[in-house]
Amino acid sequence: MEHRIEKIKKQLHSQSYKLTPQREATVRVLLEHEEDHLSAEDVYLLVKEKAPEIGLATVYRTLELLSELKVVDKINFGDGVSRYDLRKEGAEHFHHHLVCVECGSVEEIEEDLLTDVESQVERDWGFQVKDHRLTFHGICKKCQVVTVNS
Amino acid sequence: MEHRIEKIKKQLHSQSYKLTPQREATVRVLLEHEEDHLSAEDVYLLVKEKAPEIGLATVYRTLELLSELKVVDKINFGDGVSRYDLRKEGAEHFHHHLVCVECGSVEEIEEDLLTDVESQVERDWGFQVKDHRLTFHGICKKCQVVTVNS
DNA sequence: TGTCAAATTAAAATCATTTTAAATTAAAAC
DNA sequence: GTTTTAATTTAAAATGATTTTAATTTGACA
Repeated sequence: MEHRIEKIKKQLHSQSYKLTPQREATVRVLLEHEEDHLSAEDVYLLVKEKAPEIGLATVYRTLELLSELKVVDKINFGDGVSRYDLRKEGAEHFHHHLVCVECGSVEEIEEDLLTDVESQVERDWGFQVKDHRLTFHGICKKCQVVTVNS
Repeated sequence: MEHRIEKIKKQLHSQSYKLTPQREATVRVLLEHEEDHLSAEDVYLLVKEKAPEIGLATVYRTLELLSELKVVDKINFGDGVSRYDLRKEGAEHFHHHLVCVECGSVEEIEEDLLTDVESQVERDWGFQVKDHRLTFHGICKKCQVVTVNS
């Protein structure tokens, strides 16, 4: 954990940004909830527990900044709020998501999966791929069971 | 064009919705701008040209309805507005997008590309895929040339 | 220590979208 | 064909997420 914070601190410094206490508290919340897909409001409420004086606007600005630095990825599952997802250590590409239309759960896929598709796009469309967003909508394992039983 | 409107009319009727003049005007705008990725506001302004009395809320409701009927797909490129994209005739799956980070252009990919990946997800994650959203971010053909020349 | 730029706060503003209540429409029932 | 009824639309207000503003604070550095 500490070493990841150090790393982010260096990334900030390299662009002459500082790791202020508010930013650090925000990053810590993100690290502690790496599996979740928190909205800015979610992050704000959690940060408030350790740093009650923080303002919502600061959280927004911090998340925006981390997003520019590619520390987090801003994603949108179509429910009207942006969610902020910490990029995994050493991850080259953004990970994928499985969104269950029954229960709303969100599962992550670390595996790349798109290597072949990306080559194909570069080859056939002449488009130089830098990043991707892939989300599957469907029924998760748990809900499939429920549906069978009910 | 007329035949596609007829088809949508039938789809509406099958769920006991009507194709009101406002809805028809909205659908016509979507058909006439099939290549674009219009926001609700964009659609509203265009519909207003042929039906000046229409209200923005009606456009929103119509787009929402068409979205439920899978006539259009609601997409989000992360710029804070939803965009509405007419599903191609006979298209089984949602098409993909290539968003250029240089010029902001959006290209569409009709080809499925994800057949293999979807089988893999169903097999390895036990997730029953219903739909997908795939967007590549990168540099389009045109901007690659510009970059080389400048 | 004083200065300056960056960062934060709290409040207000903005922007997309949704909801409300009243008015309109149009199909179905009589 | 008029009445009833439910669906739809309108315009305005409300909501909710996000951004901006202006004033204040912080902290590095001259």
